Amino acid sequence: MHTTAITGTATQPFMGAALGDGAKVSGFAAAAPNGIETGALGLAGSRVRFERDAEIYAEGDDAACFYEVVSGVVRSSKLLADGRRQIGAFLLPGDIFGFEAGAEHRFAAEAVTDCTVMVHRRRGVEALAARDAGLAQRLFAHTVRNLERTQEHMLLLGRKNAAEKVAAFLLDMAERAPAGDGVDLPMTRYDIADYLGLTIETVSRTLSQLERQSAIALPSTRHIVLKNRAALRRLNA
Amino acid sequence: MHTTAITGTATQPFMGAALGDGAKVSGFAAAAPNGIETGALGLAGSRVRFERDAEIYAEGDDAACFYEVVSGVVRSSKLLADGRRQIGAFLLPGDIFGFEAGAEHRFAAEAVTDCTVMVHRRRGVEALAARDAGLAQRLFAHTVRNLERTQEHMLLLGRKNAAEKVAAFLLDMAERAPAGDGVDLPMTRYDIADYLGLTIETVSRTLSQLERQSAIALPSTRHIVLKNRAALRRLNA
DNA sequence: CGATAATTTGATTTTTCTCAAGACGCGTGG
DNA sequence: CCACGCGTCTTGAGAAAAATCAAATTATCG
Repeated sequence: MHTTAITGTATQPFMGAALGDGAKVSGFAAAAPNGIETGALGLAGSRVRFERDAEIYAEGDDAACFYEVVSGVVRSSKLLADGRRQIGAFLLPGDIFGFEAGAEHRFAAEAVTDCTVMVHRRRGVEALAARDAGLAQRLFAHTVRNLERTQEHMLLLGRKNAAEKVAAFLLDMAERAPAGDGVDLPMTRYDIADYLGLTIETVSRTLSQLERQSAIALPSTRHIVLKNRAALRRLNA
Repeated sequence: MHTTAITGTATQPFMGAALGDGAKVSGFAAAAPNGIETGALGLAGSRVRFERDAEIYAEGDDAACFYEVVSGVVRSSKLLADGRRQIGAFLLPGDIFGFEAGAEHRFAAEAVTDCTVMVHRRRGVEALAARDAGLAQRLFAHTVRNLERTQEHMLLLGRKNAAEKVAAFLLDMAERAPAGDGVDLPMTRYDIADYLGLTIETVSRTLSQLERQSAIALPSTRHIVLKNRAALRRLNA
């Protein structure tokens, strides 16, 4: 990447308190004074904050923990030797990330915006899942959802042109973070380009072209209005 | 696709006998007279044969069964509305495919070569996995391996050029179906192109170019000799 | 307000695709 | 055994898409 301003506290993957009292709560994090609370998995964990561009973990880091986005946006990415980067996913509140089969994180994870994540210790959860079939099922379901998203992303990367990629991206963001017809993009053009397998210039040109075609409006660089979803969906091949 | 010569018996996803006596056997299929036997998952299933290019299941088919390759090669693919195709994976003996979270198969599966697959009924296995933690674990592990492969594939599709894609493909095939330095490709250039997100012409040109650089030899179209793996790995970025 | 980073736009080059033709390989039937 | 036909593969030429290089513009933050 470019900037990687490491934030004060939460630089390391956080080895603090693990599973506390497992008060089951479905839905999102409920605040608790001591930093131990439960999230979307109905699983106790510790809340940690990361500043924009902070590394949550690096590729190859020990995968002792996995995470859940509470607020903000996280990107999961992988680098080639010469610095080319592929962003595998943008993670939004409720998304689980960093749960690995092996001992290491195979992607890096960084904060796209200032964000809060819930940290879960893998060992404890694995033991718990062995007894709690429901938890095991939810973990499995999350992994499968991940797989399905990745497969969809693969189709986009392999077989779509620039306009189709950008349209698919906008529709996906609009669906996942609903706010009427407006989409707030928390990430830079660099991030979008590395997510779509394009350059920033091509992303920018494609957005301008969609604007000229009145499919979208660009009131500001990070805020996009979907003026004609049908047109975008037609591009969505 | 183009040709889809449907074979005599095994055209439909096969609704026959499900789980029989679950004699645990690790390793590959052991022959049994009645067609019920156990495979890599240590799971009973029925052996079914498919001819080259036969459809094992279509995108959107009911996902009542999942499969394991016993012999031959299978491709898993997805189509865009206008016929563009992305091959998500080539499945080799021992690979599990078609295990879905939802009710439907999200990809199609077809036989690349004549092949034998083991069919497992999902319902039965889910019930079994609820009691057999080891089985649940193996299924989970397979899903995760799938995810990891898909993520690797994503990197290739998004950020690699034609030479890098072809080199990565050859090295992967050589590793998964080891036969010294020779690689037998069971699939057409069309299949390779749709796997790598290229056209057949670009695949062909790239192979010729690698041959001119003495990285490989092409004694016949479907047989490739890796003459210089280091060179290929250098391309593997 | 000024500095720096992010974004857009333009000109040009590179890569890959498309269209077209020819070569090869393989199975069938004479 | 050989010729024919058909699908597959290779190669070439030109077109299109996207990347690269470069500059101008806009946003952001102290």
